[in-house]
Amino acid sequence: MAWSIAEVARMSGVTSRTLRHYDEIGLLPPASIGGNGHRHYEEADLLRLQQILLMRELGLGLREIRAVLNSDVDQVAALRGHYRRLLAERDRLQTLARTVARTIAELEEGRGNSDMARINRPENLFEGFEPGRHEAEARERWPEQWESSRRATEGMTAEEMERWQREVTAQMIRMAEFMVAGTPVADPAVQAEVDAHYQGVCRFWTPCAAAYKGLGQTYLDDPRFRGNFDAIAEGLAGYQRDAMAVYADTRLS
Amino acid sequence: MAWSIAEVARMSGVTSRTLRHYDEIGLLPPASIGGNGHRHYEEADLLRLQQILLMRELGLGLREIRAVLNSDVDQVAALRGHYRRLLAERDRLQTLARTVARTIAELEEGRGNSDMARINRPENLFEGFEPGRHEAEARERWPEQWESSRRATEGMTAEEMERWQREVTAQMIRMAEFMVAGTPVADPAVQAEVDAHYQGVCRFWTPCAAAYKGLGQTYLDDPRFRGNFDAIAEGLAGYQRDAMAVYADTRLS
DNA sequence: CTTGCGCTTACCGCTGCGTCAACTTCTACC
DNA sequence: GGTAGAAGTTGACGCAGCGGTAAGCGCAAG
Repeated sequence: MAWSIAEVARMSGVTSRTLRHYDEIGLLPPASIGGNGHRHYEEADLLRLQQILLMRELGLGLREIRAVLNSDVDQVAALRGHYRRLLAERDRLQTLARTVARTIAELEEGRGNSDMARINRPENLFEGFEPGRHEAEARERWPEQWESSRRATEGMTAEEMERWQREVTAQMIRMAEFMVAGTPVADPAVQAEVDAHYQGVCRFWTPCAAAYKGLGQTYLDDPRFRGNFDAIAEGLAGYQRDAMAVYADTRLS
Repeated sequence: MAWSIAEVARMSGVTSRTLRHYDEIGLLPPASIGGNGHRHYEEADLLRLQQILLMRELGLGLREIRAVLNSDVDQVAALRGHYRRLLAERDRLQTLARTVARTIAELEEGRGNSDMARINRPENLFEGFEPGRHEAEARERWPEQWESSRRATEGMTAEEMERWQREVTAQMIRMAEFMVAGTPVADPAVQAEVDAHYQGVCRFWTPCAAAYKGLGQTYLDDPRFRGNFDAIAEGLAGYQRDAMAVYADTRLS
């Protein structure tokens, strides 16, 4: 069974122009070309096209897609990867939707206390954006930590991940409250908060004193982390680092 | 409180280059520009940026976004629209994920009966793709029908929409079964199916006999509709049109 | 005084197609 | 056999949405 270019276009929903383009760049060459120059596609091509559309859906470039499809990686494993990423993307949209819902609620019932609003507004505003920044970059920069933390989060369901996310955010907000209240970082209450943070980190990795101080410094230096902290309240990254340094000196050495 | 371009970039996750671009095209002019030419953003700009990112997420072009933001439509209503579309998009990804899961299962446990596969395989292969083709084009081509049907679907939740979608697909598959069985379109069973279709259409719009026949013809002529039908089974669009014509002649006049 | 940082404008480049234009080929009907 | 129409072909140009780089300005620190 061979299909013409227009038939494939109708079935798949892409235009014939797109199919020609995919042929042109060697992404989806037709099974055969008739003596009149017409392209003929077979069932295997449809499968390949499905793969292409899938990966395109995930935001991959056509060159990447071609590379993946031409390399003989395990197709099923690749599909599993797609599957996970689709679910992750779905959850991201869920988060985004909630962000929007919150914004709607705020706009509707008139602004309440702008004090509380001031402290975590930016975080709320952009929650759910920035798809996989952390993911892609972190994987490149710290391959092994990434691996181990991936193994740890692997077993998590979407709800668990979400709960964990909220927990982290709540922790950061509590720290911000200490900071704006002027509490010194060595204060026992602050140190208790840092202890909770340390325990949280230990779910993925157990740093020594120096490593934990290094992590704190990373919060300040790495724009991604720092952005998260400063989005809650200005200067929070520095405050957190200082608190972590005290904790490391007094409790981890 | 004024933020520099880099601070806004960190908070929102877009690059400063993008922010400059948005200024350039008049999409997001900064609140003020210092004597040294530096851009300064205020909180209102952050809100606007959130809106922009939201609509960008939904696939709107920057010009459209600018038009919407500059027209003084009810912001809350617009946000509600975003919210609904986000949920719809989320559900689409869910469908896509299921498609992938099915493909994985098929690849794993060897192919089963290719008979059943033949009738709805293409549908399975591409289920969940083609995001808003119907939406964008239909809006342009039949503005008023679009409006009335929009009003009808407005009240639907995401679950209702999905149920409805499945219902329609199931109907098409039943028609396909009649067709491959060789049942004539005038057969009472087929006409009963068409009656169900007509009732369904009436939820949005009540066509007269001629209009209903016209709709059937559209199913054949319009590549978008036809693609959907032929994806279920080859020739289904024509079969459906003929059945609808008989129905219109016998029951609507 | 120069070094560096953060910012500016200006312009070229890239991806993934849409959109003609001009031409061929095949089929159908008179 | 002629001819219209549908469906295919190969260029070529265009467009959005930025990324990237170059070249330059202003200001604080060493």
